[in-house]
Amino acid sequence: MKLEGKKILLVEDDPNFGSILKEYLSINGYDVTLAKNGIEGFEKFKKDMFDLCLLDVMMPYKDGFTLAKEIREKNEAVPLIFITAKTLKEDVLKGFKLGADDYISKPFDSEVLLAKIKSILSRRVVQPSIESEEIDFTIGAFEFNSKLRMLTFTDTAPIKLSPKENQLLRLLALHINDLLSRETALNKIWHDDNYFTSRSMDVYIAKLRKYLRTDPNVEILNIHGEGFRLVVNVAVE
Amino acid sequence: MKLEGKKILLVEDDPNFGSILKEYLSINGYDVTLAKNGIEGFEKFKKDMFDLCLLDVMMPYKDGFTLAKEIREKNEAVPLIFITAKTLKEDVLKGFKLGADDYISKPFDSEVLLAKIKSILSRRVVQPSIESEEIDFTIGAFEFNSKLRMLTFTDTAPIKLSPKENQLLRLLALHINDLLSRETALNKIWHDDNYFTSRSMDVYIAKLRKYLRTDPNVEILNIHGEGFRLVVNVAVE
DNA sequence: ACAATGTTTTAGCATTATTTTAAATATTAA
DNA sequence: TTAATATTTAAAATAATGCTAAAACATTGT
Repeated sequence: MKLEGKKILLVEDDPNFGSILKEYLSINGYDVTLAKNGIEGFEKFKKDMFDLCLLDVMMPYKDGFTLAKEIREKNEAVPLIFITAKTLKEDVLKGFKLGADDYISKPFDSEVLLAKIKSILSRRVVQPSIESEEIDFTIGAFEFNSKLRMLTFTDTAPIKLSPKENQLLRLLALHINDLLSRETALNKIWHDDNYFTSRSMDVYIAKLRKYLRTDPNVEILNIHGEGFRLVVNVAVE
Repeated sequence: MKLEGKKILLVEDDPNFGSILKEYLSINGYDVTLAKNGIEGFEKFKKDMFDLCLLDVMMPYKDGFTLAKEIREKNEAVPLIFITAKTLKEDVLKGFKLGADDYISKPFDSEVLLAKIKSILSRRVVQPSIESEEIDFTIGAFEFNSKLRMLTFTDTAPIKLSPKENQLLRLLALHINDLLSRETALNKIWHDDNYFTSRSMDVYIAKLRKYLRTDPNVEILNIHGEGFRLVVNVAVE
């Protein structure tokens, strides 16, 4: 499991502390969303999927425990770490009762927090996200395994695909016969949509076309100004 | 999941503290085995299966970290909690690097410890011991016994594998023909994922490849940017 | 404690894979 | 026709891996 790019929801009312912690976690490769109180925290939690939540206990309007309870109602698996100002035994126990994975007391050492997060995330049983379900595709006479990044044509040595080739073919395959808009592809694969990434994508389309030429019934069509379409022609007699 | 009846290995050199803690945990439904030093702790660990280990860090003869390392060699999954007299940041980080799940500082509140144990045990519900069961593997013309750390090629003197070589080959074998992601391997074996551990892993891959060269049908393939794949080619005539 | 031995990490260079950029050419829409 | 968009190939820039050897560290037996 990749720890980098894991999404963390950080709910912390102290703006200074919150933003510095967010910055620190970001530098260490996490994708951090900061909410400045429990209400905002829950809103953000509902809108997105997070791999871990870091909740300050003492917050106005809605404290960390109340928020945790709401989060647990929506998701009973997401790891929770509480940040407590003082280590009050009752608070700690209350936290664990709400399904906390850990707690950390202010002031705390940032490296220790990082180690805890890592420990918790690396031990978690991987829950495959919706999109990563689809691994195997049949494209005309090809078998495409996006996990192993292999494209196999009957009786031929499989073609090894590069990460980008793989992602692009996978997106095309997910939209088979349908339009895959340039914009979608660029945002999903390149995380940016500009002239250069667009040119780069064209290069990959060319590469994929080359691979797919082996089966004349498979082709990647362009829809001018819109995007591409992976089509499989069915033989008609 | 029922937490009661779970087996805990408690390694603590202070006899008074050890027995009172054992008593306390027993009252709370755990099946506790007490060892009074690291050496005895490891003996008991080898003889039995435990659901969790509570290790005092400061012990004569063999300290908690050394013991943890030995335990990790035998079992990469069992949860470890360190008991430290003083919370020294270096100690805490060292513990996490050895794959600790948590640490608790003396003096600590017994209820809090109980809550931590509960949290850890319940969070790894679906961590069945499938992985820790598999000992013998057939890899092409090789027989690999991961318990004895021996790799045997028919009629040849067995190769003795070092602990790391063994762990890596074992992980590869568990994912045979499938991807073993770098990430997974680094987290399971090195408990850390950075440039250096990654290079170290490459060195081990090279070593394993050397051993496995004897059978040309066995190879370790790289999937650039993802990880490795142990494949056994089936003869096709 | 010491030497002998075994293990793991680090360093460094060679090689290979991947991605981006550039440039020349072709196609399409209006 | 013309401006925008697409197609391709090749080269340049980046990055990951392969491997060896040496250094650092750990273990074992005496």
